[in-house]
Amino acid sequence: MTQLPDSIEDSVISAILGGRLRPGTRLGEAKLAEVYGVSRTRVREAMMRLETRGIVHVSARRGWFVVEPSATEARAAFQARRVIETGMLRDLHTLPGDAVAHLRAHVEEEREALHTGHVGSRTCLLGDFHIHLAHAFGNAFLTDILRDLTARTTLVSMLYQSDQDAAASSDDHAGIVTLLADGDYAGAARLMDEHIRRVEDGLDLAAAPDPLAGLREILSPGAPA
Amino acid sequence: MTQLPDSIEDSVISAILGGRLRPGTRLGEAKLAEVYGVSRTRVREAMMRLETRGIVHVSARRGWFVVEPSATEARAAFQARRVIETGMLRDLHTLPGDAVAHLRAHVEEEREALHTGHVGSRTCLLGDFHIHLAHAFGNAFLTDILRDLTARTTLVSMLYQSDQDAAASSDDHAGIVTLLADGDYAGAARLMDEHIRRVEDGLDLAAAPDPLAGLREILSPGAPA
DNA sequence: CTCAACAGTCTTGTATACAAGATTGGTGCG
DNA sequence: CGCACCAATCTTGTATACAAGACTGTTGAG
Repeated sequence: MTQLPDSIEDSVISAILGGRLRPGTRLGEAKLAEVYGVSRTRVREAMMRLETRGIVHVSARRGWFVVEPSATEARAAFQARRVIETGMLRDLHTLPGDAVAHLRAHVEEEREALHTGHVGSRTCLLGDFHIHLAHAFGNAFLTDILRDLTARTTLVSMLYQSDQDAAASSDDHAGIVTLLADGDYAGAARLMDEHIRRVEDGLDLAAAPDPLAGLREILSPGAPA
Repeated sequence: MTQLPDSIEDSVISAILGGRLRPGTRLGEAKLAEVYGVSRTRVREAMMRLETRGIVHVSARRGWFVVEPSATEARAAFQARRVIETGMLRDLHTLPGDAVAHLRAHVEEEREALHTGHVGSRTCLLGDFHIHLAHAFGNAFLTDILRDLTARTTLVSMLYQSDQDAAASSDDHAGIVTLLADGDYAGAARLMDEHIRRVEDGLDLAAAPDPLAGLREILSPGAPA
């Protein structure tokens, strides 16, 4: 496999997970090519791959944009995650020996990020928990699928979630890990279902995506004239 | 969205679902470009999209090949389908009014294909059932995911399934539709679990992918010298 | 006869050139 | 003053050219 296009993809995705790239942001081929020091060809490859994964989309002869999930898509993305993650836990019968320890350590990281308050790494870690869980389950396909779905739900949260209750999410994660440690996989599945539903219900899907987000930032008080 | 690359993608996928394209088949860019009457650029786009969907892979400077799932990947692909499809049915509480009728009609088509005996359309229809079911569930993301996973499991079957018991599969499908009609979604989920497990267990994962499949055909008795 | 080295051919990898459409800013008419 | 029209600019869409590596078949030595 080529090396650099993958790196562009990962770079974009981690920027989304970290909240540095918002829905609707334009990704110009020329600009990206300069940033990564490659030609447009490679950038286009990466963009088309990301498009297939549902992370960006192209508007003909206008450019590439980070997707802005509609209310319908937002619901569907969370539902998909719920179906897959609970299905995974329900199918679970054994877990690798070190999995619980890893997950516990991860939750501990979340806790720290909550206190230090860095919103980017916090969001990123909260999403990563689910990916790590999928990894522990041991199915590479499901892990990849959930990675992309998590990126999507992160974008959804940026659009529709006014105040992300990160502490509650982290508590849910901790509870899930505890149940897993006890071998209560059905219980973990139930809690996961509640957990994702809770996040989903916290969304304000009536809030239309704000096409002026970029402008607003620039015009906010304190910005240079 | 562009029009032709999608058509190349769909064309390749439907060829796989119909058994006309076997695992390991080489897809040369120049040849495909000629077939579709476009330049290599468009072909490469389509191939890269299919690669991110896990349908083909590229071997550096040798060409594009239809993926040949390993035994591990074969198991994982079926497990992923099982997790998602049972998760979907368990999450189900209502179904669109015409869904059951559509599914029933589809199963009827399967039956007919079983009798006429055209192996290509039969395989295609058996896979399509699951995609139609996902469509009835109404989640576009899950539908797309299952479409790709079904393509993968079709490839798995070509590699590891000596004799596909199509009749039994179709009976399972009919049973699932009956349970859905009764509103017994939990029962449908259980039967789906058994169904996919049955197909999975029917695989001979010890049978290593045969790199000589193409040769063998040519050298089989009766072939011209 | 066997095997290693090599030249030729073929295929993908990457960049670049040019075409086509979209957007923007300006200009002139009503 | 407002609005429609138009030219200039910018961005992606597509094709093509060339570079780099892999494979094949041949040739020659041992």
